[in-house]
Amino acid sequence: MSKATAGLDETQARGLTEAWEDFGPPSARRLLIAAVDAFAARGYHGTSTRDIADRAGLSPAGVYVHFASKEDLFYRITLIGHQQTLRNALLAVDSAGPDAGPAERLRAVVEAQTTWQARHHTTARVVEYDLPSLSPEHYEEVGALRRRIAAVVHGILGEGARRGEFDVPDVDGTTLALLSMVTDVARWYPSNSRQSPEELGKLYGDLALRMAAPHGGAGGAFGTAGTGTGEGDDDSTDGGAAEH
Amino acid sequence: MSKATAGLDETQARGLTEAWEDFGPPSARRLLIAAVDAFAARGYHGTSTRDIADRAGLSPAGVYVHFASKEDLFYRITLIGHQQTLRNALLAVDSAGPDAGPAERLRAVVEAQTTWQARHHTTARVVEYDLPSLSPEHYEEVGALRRRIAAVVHGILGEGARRGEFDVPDVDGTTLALLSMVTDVARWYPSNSRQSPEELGKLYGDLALRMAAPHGGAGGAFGTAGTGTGEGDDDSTDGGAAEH
DNA sequence: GTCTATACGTTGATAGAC
DNA sequence: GTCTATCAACGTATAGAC
Repeated sequence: MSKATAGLDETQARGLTEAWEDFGPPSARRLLIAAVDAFAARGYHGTSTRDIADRAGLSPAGVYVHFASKEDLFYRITLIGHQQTLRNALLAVDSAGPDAGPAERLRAVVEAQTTWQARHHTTARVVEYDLPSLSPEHYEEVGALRRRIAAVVHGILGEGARRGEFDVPDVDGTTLALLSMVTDVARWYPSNSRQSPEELGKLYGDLALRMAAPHGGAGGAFGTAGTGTGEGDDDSTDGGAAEH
Repeated sequence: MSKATAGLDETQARGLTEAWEDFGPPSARRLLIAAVDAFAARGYHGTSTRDIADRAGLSPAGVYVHFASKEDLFYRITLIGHQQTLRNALLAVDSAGPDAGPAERLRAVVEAQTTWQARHHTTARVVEYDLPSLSPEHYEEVGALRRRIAAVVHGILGEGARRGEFDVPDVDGTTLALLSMVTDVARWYPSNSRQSPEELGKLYGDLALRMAAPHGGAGGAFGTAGTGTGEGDDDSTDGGAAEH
């Protein structure tokens, strides 16, 4: 067990290392892993470059051999993290097969993204919750990746609605709600759940379909009170996929 | 417009001050509002006591007349914020009436909590996302309030399931998903939505009912398509994960 | 590439005048 | 209750030896 992962149990250490295994020289990689772990625990501003260097087994100055600044280190983490997440989403859609309809594709994406957030919850926490600490330029660059991820879900909901296979009166709003549900896993997992990432993924995939599927509707199964669903208003569907 | 709210547009300033209008002496209240605004923008560790004092129109030392420490200031914000959120949830359940069934109550709570998160998104962001910066004792105290909030939703889902009015195979998991959806509003609102807090609340209340209501079922029109891009590794955790 | 040493601004917090 | 002045610790980052 390296210094960078001291204090973590073996399974955890292996996973964190594997998530970043393609990254550069050993010392740089150790710094990156140490930084992910520290940022996840205390946030960007709550973590000092000394913390990171210590965890990686280097002196404070060692950081600057491999990264131009603390922000640069953070930026690389967020960029790679988002690229991996986007790839995960696109692979999930592909895995549903060329003939898959919106329902299968929605389930596939939500399940895969949820599983990802749970399995890589440490990385995901850094990547999801500290973005305003990036420089404006880097923030915008990462934002573009986030819009592409949102567009995957938005596109599936929109197509399902157009085809009449979904009942989604507000595609923009439902996209946001769905992404929120998935994103937020990184904030709490695994403290409130004993489910595996895969089990959680299945549950969330199921919930996503319920949110999009045709259902009882206004005055349906819940007749006793004003629980109608379609409020009559709605949105124009289109537009850009929401940023998330 | 006071110094504490300078630079905010009117709606934001109103939502921000509304939540804290009952708080003590004017200077203390100005400090609190200034702190909420600063913490929301840059996080607890990213905000200095000088930032806060400046925004409140006081010298750096002025903070310590009213609060024992930076952590104390943050603690009071999170405590009051959580108390208000819990009250909001309980009032929503009451407002559904004594004869309301699980469906009406679920809709009422989710709608009210979503509207609250959107209207008070600045306060909510501080209160939801920086909790690990609290001292262990204060973290536990706030955690107890969070568990009570979660219990409201959990209780409604459980009762609906027992009565057969809901189809919720995993009450714990669905509670988490529902709370995630609502909580996460504070992270992105209003940047990705032009909907009012009330409109967003209606949408989310509707989505919550869809998640809980009886539906086509696993063998129905939307067959299960197991997917996912599981790799098999895990990720570490070391910081205290947020309670939910 | 890594170290030791250090520059030098910022931080949370306190002392004491008014 | 608010200020000015101040402190010791810590922050990011650099210089230069090896």
